[in-house]
Amino acid sequence: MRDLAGAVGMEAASLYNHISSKSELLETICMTIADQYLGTLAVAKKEGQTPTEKITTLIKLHIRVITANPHMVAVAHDEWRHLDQLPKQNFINKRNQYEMTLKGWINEGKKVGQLQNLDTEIMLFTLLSSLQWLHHWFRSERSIDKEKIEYEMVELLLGGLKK
Amino acid sequence: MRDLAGAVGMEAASLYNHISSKSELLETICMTIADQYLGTLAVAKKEGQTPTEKITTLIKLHIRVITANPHMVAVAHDEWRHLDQLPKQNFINKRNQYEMTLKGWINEGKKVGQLQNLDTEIMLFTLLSSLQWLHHWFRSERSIDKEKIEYEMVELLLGGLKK
DNA sequence: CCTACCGATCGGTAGG
DNA sequence: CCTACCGATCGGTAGG
Repeated sequence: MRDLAGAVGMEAASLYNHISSKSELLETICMTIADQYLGTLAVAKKEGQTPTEKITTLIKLHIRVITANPHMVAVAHDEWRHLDQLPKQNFINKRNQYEMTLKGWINEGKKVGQLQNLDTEIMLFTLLSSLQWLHHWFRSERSIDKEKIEYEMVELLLGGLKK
Repeated sequence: MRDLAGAVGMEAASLYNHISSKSELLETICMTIADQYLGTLAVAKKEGQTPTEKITTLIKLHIRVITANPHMVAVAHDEWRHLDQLPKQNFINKRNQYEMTLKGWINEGKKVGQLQNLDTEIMLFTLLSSLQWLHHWFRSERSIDKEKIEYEMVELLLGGLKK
């Protein structure tokens, strides 16, 4: 809290005129990000027709959440474990909802023969994990073409490293 | 340190008859893991002929490091930022060496037409990032076929989600 | 928004 | 390996 206060040019004690606790700050950040991710789920479901289309849209929107708020995403990703019991359970529930929905799409894709017939959980976690370097990358203000990243990540995740 | 002491059934003060400091503990863990990863680089270089073969071997060995020491890998991954200045620089240097070598193999693979012609850094970080869910997964003692995971991850990373 | 301050906790030491 | 304890730091409050 002393660091945060210093960064905005006041004493730690003065912060408490603006927020009620340190945990409230963390909660706000984590829930904001969780809700943004859940929002992308609804859009991808609405816009995509086939499983592959839905997953493609979701990847692009997921990347957009990260590039739009790399610092908040980094905090949510690294610190959600320190949430108080109730908000932590809340966060985990939202994450589960996200994962379960995506898992359903992957299973659909396998069934209709669009996706490889591999273990669904391996596919799910590999996909989600592979996006996690982006928030580190974007925190350090790079001049990167965001559309290029979206395009190439989809290419890579759907098509693989191999030509 | 009180928690660690409790876990091994002694008082915090007594720990200091076995180790010299908390930071020393972290340093040992991070350096052990960093060196294991560097070791896989040497093996993959020796055994693989083409870029694709080297990368395939590296992925399998990388997974083996994680499944063999999921707890240490998790600590190294989550806490290396809290290393003291010198060991931290040391750790970063080893990581850079790993990344630079792998980057070279990816560029080779693109040149000989084995790999997709996408941005090398995107390929590098996506590949490495995609392996990072495994240490969370393996910390909770699952009965998973490790060879199946190695096989399917290679399939997925080289070939993509799409059939 | 600041000064002054509190109780809890942390890594670690002294001395046995 | 334990008891007793220290100085630093942390989240936060009282009172203005």
